[in-house]
Amino acid sequence: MKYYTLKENHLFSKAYRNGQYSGGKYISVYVMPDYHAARLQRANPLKLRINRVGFTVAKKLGVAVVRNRVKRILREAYYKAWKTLDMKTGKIIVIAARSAAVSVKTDDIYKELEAALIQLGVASAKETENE
RNA sequence: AAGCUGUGUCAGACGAUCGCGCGGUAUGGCGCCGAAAGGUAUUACCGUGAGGAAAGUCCGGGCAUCACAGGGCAGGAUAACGGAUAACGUCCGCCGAGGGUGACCUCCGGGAAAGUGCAACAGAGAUAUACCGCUUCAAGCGCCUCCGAUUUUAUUCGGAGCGCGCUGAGGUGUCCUCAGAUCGCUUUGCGGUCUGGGGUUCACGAAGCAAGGGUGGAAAGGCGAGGUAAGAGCUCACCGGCACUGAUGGCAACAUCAUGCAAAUGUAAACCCUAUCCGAUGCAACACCGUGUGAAAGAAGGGCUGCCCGUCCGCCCCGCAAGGGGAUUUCCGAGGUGGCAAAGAGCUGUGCGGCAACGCAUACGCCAAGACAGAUGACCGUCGUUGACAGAACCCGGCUUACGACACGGCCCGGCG
RNA sequence: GGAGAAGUACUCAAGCCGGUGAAGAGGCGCCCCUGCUAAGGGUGUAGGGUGGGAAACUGCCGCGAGAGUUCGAAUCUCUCCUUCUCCG
Repeated sequence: MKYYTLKENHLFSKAYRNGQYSGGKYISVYVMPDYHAARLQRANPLKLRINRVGFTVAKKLGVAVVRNRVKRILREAYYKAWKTLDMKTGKIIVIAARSAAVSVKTDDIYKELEAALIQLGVASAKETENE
C-alpha cells in the first residue's frame, strides 16, 4: 500500500480552498498537510507514514470509459513518482485532470506531476542527490 | 460488379516488462484505529477479473418490507385473431390496411347503429341546408299568333293562348372610380396597408326538386340508361359500401359466394363504453449489531401509505379517588456488518414435438467479476496499417437509443450463355 | 443508484382541456428634456432562416430534436437530447 485514497468531500474542498496549488497543461495539483497523519500511522500495521491522495476527473471530460482511463493514467503517474522521487509524507494531495489530459500519454502526465511536486516542495529528485 | 433487403457471428490476437481488484494457500501480526459494533496489513504462489449494448430507466418479473384471506369505488395499463412465456406494452404465426418494380417493410390495428363534446377559416348549407339554379303555378309589363270591332288601308281598342321573354324600392356582394389617413421610394407620381363616398351589373311572389355551380379535410356512393313538369337509388345494369342473415373453408380474426339493406361526416394519441390485467414502496428496500438511562402519542386508536367495507391487534391491572404500573403505537439515530454473487425462469451440443416463438428429454458437457472515490492500464515487439460505440453497482427477461467489421440468404437492373 | 420537473425571441416569460396572425415586460432603436451624460417622458421595431419586390410590404418554415394521430399540433401520443431539483 503506497497511499490512502482520499474519500471525504470536505477534505477535497479544503484542499482546493487552503492548499498550495500548482497547475500545468494537463493537471492541477493541490497539497495541504494531513492533521490525521499520526493517527493513520498508528493504524497502519507496518507503522508507515504515507500520503492520502485523491484523483479528480470532471464529468466534462467525457463518458465513463474516458474518465476511468484518465484516472488510471494519473494513478500510474503517482506510482512512478513514488518510486523514482524522494517524497515527503503526511500530506493530502489532490490531483485533478484537465480536458487536455484526455489524449496524452503517461510520460507527459508524469513529467508535469514531477515538476509540480518539486515546485510545491513535496518531493525532490533522488538522482540529483546522488550526483 | 453496384445498390437494396433480411439473418447471424465477433468485439483485435500473441509475447516481454512494470502495475491493479477479489478469492484461496502459505507467510506475518496479536498491535493499532474506534465509545462500541467492527476494521486492518506485508510478501510469495495459484486462480479469476466488464458489455452487446454494461447506456436510457421505457416495460415485465424475482427479492425485501409494510399484521393481511378477501370485496367495492377511484386511478393506471393493454387493445384484430391464435399461440409462446414466470411475466410483459416482448416474441412467433396469421388476418386486415398501407408502402415498395421486388426481396421485404410499417401499423397505439377494439367500439363513432350507448351517450356527450369539438370541427376555426371558407362556404348558401357542417349533419343537416336551399344562395344561385331547374320546373310548375300566380301577378304585372312587353312581344308574337288568332278572333272580334273600327277604318278605304295604315292604325287603334277589346278578348283569347298548357305561346315566348323580363321583374319596383331598401339592403348585400363583385367590379370601376373618387377622396382621406399612413408607409415606402425608381418622388411630385406610382406602389403597399387601411377608412369612407359615388357609380355600374345581377338577384329577391308561392310550391316542388336537389341534377349542375363554387367552398371545404368532409356536402347522404360512382357511372350509364330509363323515368319526370323539372328532378332524385325513384327504377334497372355494372362497380363500391354495410349487415347482431345464410352456406363453404379456417381453432379464430377473416376470406369467397348467395341473400338482404340505404340508416352510415370525421375525431376516442377528446370524455367515454367494452374486455383483460394491476396493492404500495424500492437494495439509499430491508435485517442484524451498536448507540441514546433519545423523542412523541397514550386509553384513545393502529393498519396494504387514494377512499370505503371486511378481517386482525389493542381498548389492561392496582386503587374509593388523586395517582401509579405495565402493554401498545409512531419517529429519530452518527457508524458497522449482512443483503452482495456460486448455480439458475442459466449456456452449449444432440434427439424428439411444433411452420415458428418455444417445450420435453439427455450429456456424468460448460460456468466461480463484484467494488463503495469504485479494480483491466502504460510501453515495446510481431501479426500488412488502423480499431467504432462504449465501463457491471441487488439480480434476471425484453424494448429503445449509439456503433465498427465480417459471413450467409434473397431482390432489382444491365450484360453473357 | 433511484425518484421527479422543465425546455417558447438576447433575458424573464404567457399561451399548453387542438383552430386563422405565438400575448406581455425588460432590453434595443429614434425623438424630447440637458451645455453633455445618467434618470425621466414619448414613440417605434419587435427575433431567426428562406423566396418575391427598388422599397414599403408579403409567401413559406420555425415553440429543444425527430416521428405519429388529426382536415389542422407550441398544445395530444411515442422516442431521443439538454438543464435543474430531491433522496444519501
